[in-house]
Amino acid sequence: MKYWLFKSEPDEFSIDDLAAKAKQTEHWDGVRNYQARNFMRDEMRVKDRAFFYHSNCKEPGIVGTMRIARTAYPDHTAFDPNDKHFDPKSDADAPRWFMVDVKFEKKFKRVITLQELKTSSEGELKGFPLVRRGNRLSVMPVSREHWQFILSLL
DNA sequence: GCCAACGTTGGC
DNA sequence: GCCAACGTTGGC
Repeated sequence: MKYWLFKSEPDEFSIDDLAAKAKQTEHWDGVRNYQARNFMRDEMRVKDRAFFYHSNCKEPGIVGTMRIARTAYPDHTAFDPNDKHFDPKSDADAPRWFMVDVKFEKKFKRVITLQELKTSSEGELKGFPLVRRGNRLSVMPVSREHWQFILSLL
């Protein structure tokens, strides 16, 4: 089993939004970065675990956990000219972008802030992309050791 | 294939 | 709202 982290701007889609969905499950659309896509398309498996990270907000940080509920399939929002994430180079015959389904698991009682995580960037979390300066990956792998260390902060 | 220009991300 | 860092685009 693998571990992941997904970023989302809470103004767009928060962990509470996910928890409020039918079956507490939603597709993770809008990823338009090749590295992130490859993780989703090639490596994610049902039941893999993932952190939900709130970005671009007052208190950026990890707010809870999810499970992968469905392996990758084409991101239909790329086909829709009216969608914010429309990509004319992607169509149903040759989809360029993919998404997985995620299922809400747990919301933490407190946010594990980016600031807090950064204090371990040269220690327990060395090599974790999230705490690397200038990191822009919206979907990234988390090692088993990093996953467990982060949970131990709660 | 290089690299400057541009657009986007995301912390602050 | 600013701006540094990064990915993508396109001219050459």
